[in-house]
Amino acid sequence: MPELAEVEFYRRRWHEVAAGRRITVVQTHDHKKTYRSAPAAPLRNALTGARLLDSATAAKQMLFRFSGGAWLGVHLGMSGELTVHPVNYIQGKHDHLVLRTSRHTLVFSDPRMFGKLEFARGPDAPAWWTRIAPALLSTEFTADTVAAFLRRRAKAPIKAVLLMQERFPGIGNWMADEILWRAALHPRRAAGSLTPAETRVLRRECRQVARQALRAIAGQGGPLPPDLNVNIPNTWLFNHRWTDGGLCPRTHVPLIREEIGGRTTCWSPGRQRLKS
DNA sequence: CCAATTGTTATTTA
DNA sequence: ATAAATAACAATTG
Repeated sequence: MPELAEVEFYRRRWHEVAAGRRITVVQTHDHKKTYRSAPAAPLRNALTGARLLDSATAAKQMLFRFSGGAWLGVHLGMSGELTVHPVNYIQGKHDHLVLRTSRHTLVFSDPRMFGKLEFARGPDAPAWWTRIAPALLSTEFTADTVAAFLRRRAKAPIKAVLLMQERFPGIGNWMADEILWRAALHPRRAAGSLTPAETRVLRRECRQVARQALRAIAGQGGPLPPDLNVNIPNTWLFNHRWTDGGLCPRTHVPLIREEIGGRTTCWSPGRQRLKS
């Protein structure tokens, strides 16, 4: 489920109730898959009694900083979620990490276990965090770097290229489709076939979708929305892409769904043509 | 039983 | 050697 804006929504959900608070109890389900890069025991020891000081998101990753130089990384994978419950919450089957404060229970759940937890100690943020590619909304996400990347991936369909985190951090399946739809680019277009003008439009829509999604989904600049997706306008492709018989909100032509680059892809034949 | 799922990575193919 | 395609991971739902 989670892409850049959903990840920010979940981070805020934990942060708003727990920032500045002490973790009194830590519970884990020590599943190898979830804890594949960080054993659960040291994580439990370090977080018990620690205070949540700060948190941040980058791409699809979250980093929570605790007192005592403890860093907790979360990647939600396909089905991960961060939730907040009352103090009497009982750990469920798919709850891999449960953090209790005097007022709330924070839960990381992930039935499919494509997600993972990271843990590090030290004065500085861990290396995996600082290695994440520059954000879509940063000044380093330039037209030139995008154009150079498309040249290197010239033969791959543009849809597959947008999913590459090394250049498009935080973009997932729905964001990629939304961006291509707005840019009026067919998802099967070879990345190397885009004209300079099309490349500039693509970059602009990457930033626009990131900005608008953060505002609509994570409530950036305002209160946290009660749920994901409640504020997404029907003018976006998003609200039509999974409904059978869905229509393009701009051309009112039936949308198409096909597998491209290994993922189900939705586009509007009214707007997005293969040959331009 | 079959197919589907908003992600990533290892392996195979070209 | 590099890039692109494919399989695999696990659980649940329709």
